[in-house]
Amino acid sequence: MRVCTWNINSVRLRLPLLLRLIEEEAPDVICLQETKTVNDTFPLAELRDRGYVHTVIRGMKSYNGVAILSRLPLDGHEVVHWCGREDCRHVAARLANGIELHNLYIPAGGDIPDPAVNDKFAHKLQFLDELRDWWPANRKADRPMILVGDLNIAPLENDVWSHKQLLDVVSHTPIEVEKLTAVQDSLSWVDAVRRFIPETEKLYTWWSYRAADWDVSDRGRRLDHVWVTPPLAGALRGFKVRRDARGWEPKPSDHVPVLVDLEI
DNA sequence: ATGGTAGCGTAGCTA
Repeated sequence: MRVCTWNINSVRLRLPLLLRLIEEEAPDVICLQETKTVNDTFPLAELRDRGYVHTVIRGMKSYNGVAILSRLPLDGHEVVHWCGREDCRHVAARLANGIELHNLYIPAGGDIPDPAVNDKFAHKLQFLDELRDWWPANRKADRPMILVGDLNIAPLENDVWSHKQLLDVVSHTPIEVEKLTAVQDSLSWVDAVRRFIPETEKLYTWWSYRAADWDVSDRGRRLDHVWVTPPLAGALRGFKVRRDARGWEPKPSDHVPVLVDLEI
């Protein structure tokens, strides 16, 4: 089973790139974030034509939005309203093969890493605390589950281009890393991609639009993640970070697709 | 220390 996660930053604008990804990688399941459209204008027909007939989409106007597009049958879905909001940052689906899949878009958190003066950062920290508490209260680690998405945190030193220079930058501050690690530990989630690439090696999934040349400066961050519960750790067979997609014409997303293969 | 780009939707917010 091949699972893909991608912050597509507008599914309508980048539908051609999504179809290219499908051509080149043929994922069984695609999880998108920042679809940025209400469900009525989600380009479902083009995806159905390519075999993604099992879908769960949660969109809103302009912001956020998540979707699960699957060639494998689904057996129900679930929505959790984090922080008392209905802002389309999470959707879960149970696959007919017994695996539960969670697609998450954690708040970016604004620019100032201080919850006292920045409501967006406070929201991000609360979201993380709620995730940490939700897993052990609602699930057991022996259930086969996959958690993917734009978690908007690069937890490891080599998940960013400069650990020292990003310690004060939202996405890599110690408080965020600590809280994301607590989420991970709350259900013994395994960082699937770091099973393949050692923590000593740089790995990014996002490069800012604001760089003059993202490829040359290479100031990236690993914000997009794939986690699995322990029963699936032994099923991991491979991964891909499609760095080249950051340069896809005419209009690339600032995030690239991350793919993981499991032998089910 | 600052500003740099992008998407939505058509001003200003979010990233």
